[in-house]
Amino acid sequence: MLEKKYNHLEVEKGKYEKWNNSGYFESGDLSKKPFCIVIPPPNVTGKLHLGHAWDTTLQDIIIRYKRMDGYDALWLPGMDHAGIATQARVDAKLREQGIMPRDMDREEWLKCAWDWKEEYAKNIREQWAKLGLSLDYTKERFTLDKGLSDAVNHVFIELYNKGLIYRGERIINWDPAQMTALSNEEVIHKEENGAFYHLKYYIESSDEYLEIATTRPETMFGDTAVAVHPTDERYKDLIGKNVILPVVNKLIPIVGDEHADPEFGTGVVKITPAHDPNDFEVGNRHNLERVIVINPDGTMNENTGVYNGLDRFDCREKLVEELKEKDLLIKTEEIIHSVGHSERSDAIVEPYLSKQWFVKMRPLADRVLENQKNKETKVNFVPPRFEKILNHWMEITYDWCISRQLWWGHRIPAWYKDDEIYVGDSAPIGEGWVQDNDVLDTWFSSALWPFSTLGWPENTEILKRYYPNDVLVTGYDIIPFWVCRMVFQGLEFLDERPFKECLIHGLIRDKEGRKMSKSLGNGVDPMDVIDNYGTDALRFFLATNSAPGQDLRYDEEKVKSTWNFINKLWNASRFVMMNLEDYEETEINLEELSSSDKWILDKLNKVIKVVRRHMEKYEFNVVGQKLYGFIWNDFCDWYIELSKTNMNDQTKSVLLLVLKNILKMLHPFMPYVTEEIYLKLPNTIASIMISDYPQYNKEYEFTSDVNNINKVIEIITKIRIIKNEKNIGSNFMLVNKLNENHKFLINDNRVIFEKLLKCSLVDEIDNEKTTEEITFTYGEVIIAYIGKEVEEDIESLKQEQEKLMSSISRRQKLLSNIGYINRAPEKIVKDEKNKLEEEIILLNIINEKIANN
RNA sequence: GGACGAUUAGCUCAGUUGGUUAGAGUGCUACGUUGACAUCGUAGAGGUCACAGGUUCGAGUCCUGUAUUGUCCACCA
Repeated sequence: MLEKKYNHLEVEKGKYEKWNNSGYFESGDLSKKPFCIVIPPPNVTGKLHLGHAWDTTLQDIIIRYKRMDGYDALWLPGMDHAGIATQARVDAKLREQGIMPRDMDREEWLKCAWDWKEEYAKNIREQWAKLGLSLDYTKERFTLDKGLSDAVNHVFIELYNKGLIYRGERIINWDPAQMTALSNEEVIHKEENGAFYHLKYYIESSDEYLEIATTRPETMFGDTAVAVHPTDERYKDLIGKNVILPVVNKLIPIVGDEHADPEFGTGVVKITPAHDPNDFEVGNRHNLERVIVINPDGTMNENTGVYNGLDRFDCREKLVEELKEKDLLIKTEEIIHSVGHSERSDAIVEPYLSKQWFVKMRPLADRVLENQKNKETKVNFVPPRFEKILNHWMEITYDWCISRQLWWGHRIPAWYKDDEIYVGDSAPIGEGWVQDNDVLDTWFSSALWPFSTLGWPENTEILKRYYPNDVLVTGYDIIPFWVCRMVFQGLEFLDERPFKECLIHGLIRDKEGRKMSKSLGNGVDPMDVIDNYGTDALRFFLATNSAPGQDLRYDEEKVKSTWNFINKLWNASRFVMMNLEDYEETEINLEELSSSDKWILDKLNKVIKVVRRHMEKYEFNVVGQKLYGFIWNDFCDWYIELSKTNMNDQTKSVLLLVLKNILKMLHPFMPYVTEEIYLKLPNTIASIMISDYPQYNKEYEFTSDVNNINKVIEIITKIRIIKNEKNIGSNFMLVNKLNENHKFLINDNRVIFEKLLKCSLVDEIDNEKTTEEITFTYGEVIIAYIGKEVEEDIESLKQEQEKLMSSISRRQKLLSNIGYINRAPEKIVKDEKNKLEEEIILLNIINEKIANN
């Protein structure tokens, strides 16, 4: 027997270990159809947050559903080394211990990083366990493990040989705090206050000057030209002349270039090829020198004269002072502009000329765009609109900077000797070859995740079996970083999409709708929620409180109400179990079932059908709503109450059957409590998680019984309304005045009426008691109050009459509309006609009553 | 500047391929300790579905525009 109250702490104890030790999480049953999801590998930098809890809950729901439904379901776990993020955390920890990380030997540092990884990996596994995730740990992978590193090398070498990876000097985004290159996706633009400094660039041997505005005056030391638009009437005669670079007093040419927009500012722009991507292009077109003026750590270098060694922002301040003094500053204009920050260190990113490795994206992206045109082979997004994001990124794509000046990651498989470059698994034969010091962008390895985890580049059995994956689940914020890249690498190396479907969810927000972030301090730790309300409540909340692709507000009140729902389920189960003491399960015999037994079986059957349909479409919010309604309203409020009036072995069997089916359908959402209850029921197998998912059963269609019980419910409800309105408690009697062919509704269900309404059924009433009639299309029921005078309520009759009349006229109007009759579906019209007829009957009865009064 | 969302009950959100009387949770009101559950039960109040047009026999749902709001991208010398 169950405790009186649901206790999530007790219920969740020990179950995960049992499942895992029993091998229920393991895949590989070749007799079944394969189904595969790979987990988006969390970073080994810290704790899982609510977003992870949401993401993984969705996956666990899918995988548990598929497993129960007869698939060989593989959910492959793993983690990401998270290059910059982890290195920053490890460095910070070392600094706290007074160790300067960059003074360490690389190998020594890596040892510390691996220790860190082990510690955090352990934490993450514990959190996965608390979340109840049915991951196949026998196949767990890490992005830096041997197999995945081989895959990374293989891809790098092959893309290099195809000419799709190259090394070159380009303007990249430089993070001066972490001192590494970044890809464009790792730069976050923020609106900030800044200034436009309008400077005088005097024209050579002239008193005239060009007015040039800049937000970054300190880059002036790297100016090697100024540009005007070639057709700009104001300036075109100046092209070919020189200007004097302020402060430096160096001559630089005026060039004509389309990059200069005559409409913007003064139409003259300074050109700093080493510190601006557009200027870099201009420099290429005009063969300009590239002068670097900033050091990797963000200080000014030897090309900046007295400013050498000064931080770039201090330099800006002091330089502006100097310009002012020399009357070279025309004005300072306050503006708000967007400034790039490093996603990880939040340092202001410096566009920087540097030699890096790049992936040539155009051919790879074109292949994605081409493939998305083919319905049979494309990645199908759920909801479909997210495909546009993939397409958009593949259209605007630029070459991907993949080298990072870090230690934590896959070291680039390139070797240098003088001017020679060799790319391969190991150093070429001969003396003097030095391996590239840099590592690859973290996303370079995660891009291979759907197949590298399955053993690729070896053609393993599991690769053949589980690739492409069936569905990938992730948030929309990570489509550009990850989804795009998995798709093009999958197509490039396996000639096939990495996954058939891509289920996209939104972001978790706090109660006020703000993003959860460390800086706001509004993050909620899922482990705290679990301690307070249980994993099952958290999971059900996460899975059912938003539509696919929409954001989700975390609301503790809703988790609490989910807890209440579980408690309701718990108590309903308790009721069922109480009645199953000394009971031997008997087979359900359709002949012996009561109408209410048939009613609930029919309802259950319909719920199974609709739940399956929405599970297939990942519409878990709908599934949740349907199950909630069925359990609370149909099962608890009605069927359990009805069953109390007729508790025979058949009814007990039905209670048990319905409960088991409910538990099974809830299990993917609430693994723990469903297991707890299930195992206490008679005739069960070792675990609900390996039981069969409910199926629609044609035998359980009982249309006429459903109609009859629906009418019983209608009568009872209407009487309850009167009871409440008149506040008559249970002090009344009931007389069955239904039409002859409907009298059985009450006569056959005497006990139901007496118990649910707490009244007594009588054949006739004596005159002294006040009576009230309640009218249905199929007759009426008389309530007889005991010892209480109730005035005949003509008013409410009139109200009812009015309502009916307006409804009838609306329907009549509708049904006289030829267009409606001709074009609306037959069933809709028929239903409308039936309702009209019923209302007319009812109206006639009421009219008569009013007339008689 | 471009793209994509959102706008439905006091609050948080659902609403399947258009079907005519729009749902849930929570909050609020009244009544109720009945042997599963007061973390409950029975009932109630509460919405011209942001606005304006259009398509249609019929629009919360489809189209166009507007407003408010959010996210992403681009620009930002």
